[in-house]
Amino acid sequence: MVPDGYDSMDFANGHTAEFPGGVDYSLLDAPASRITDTARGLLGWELEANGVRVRITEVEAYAGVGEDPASHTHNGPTPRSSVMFGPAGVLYVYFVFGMHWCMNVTAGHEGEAAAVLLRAGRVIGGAELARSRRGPVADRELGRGPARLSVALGIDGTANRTSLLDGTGPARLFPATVPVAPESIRSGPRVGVAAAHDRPWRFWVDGDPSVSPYRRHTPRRRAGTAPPRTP
DNA sequence: AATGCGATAAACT
DNA sequence: GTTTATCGCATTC
Repeated sequence: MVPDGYDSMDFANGHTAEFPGGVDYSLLDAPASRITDTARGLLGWELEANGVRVRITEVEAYAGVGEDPASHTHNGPTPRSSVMFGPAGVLYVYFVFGMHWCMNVTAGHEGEAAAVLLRAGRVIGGAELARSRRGPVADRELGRGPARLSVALGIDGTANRTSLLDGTGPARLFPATVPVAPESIRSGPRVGVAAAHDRPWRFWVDGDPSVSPYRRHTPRRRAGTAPPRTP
């Protein structure tokens, strides 16, 4: 593990000074306009939280105001999404569908809206702990999907807005120890997203069993609408 | 293997 | 009032 007690870093301003253990986190600090490079580059990075360590195998990019309709920041900052406008390397954890938590890594310079959704990871440490949280599932299923990944890592809303870099929060992010071969990276439309379906902002490691299956966005009938007709 | 559906709560308009 | 960056189970091919 990495020791605690690092000084603050001028990270959000683009200065890569005094990173924990001399680690280079400049990938996260790239401009928001290069969010897809940051997302792609995060494949293979390792994330450790609450006794479980994973290798990131699937991510999605979200960024911008008025340019990415699928981003929580599309209409400007809100109480929930303002963290995406802050410094890079912070957890953005949000609650969806009344039951699931999803984890994002903030990116870009302070004042820019950018984050990378962590969609899947292969458990490389603490598998028994992950299993105790996920129930009796195959190992490849432990972190297969964003909500499952959060459960495996023991992350929920209490981890929102904590640092992933300096050890002050429950989760820490580390560059890849085994780099992902660039030719094994694939991209495609984001999962479950209605807007910008033509934008290939999902990236994954081809062939890794922990990558989640693609699911198209499914429109849902509005409450109060007439029930389906019976032929 | 692929598709469909409902659970269930909060953010946002 | 509407939407939702999901999952697990059921149904159908």
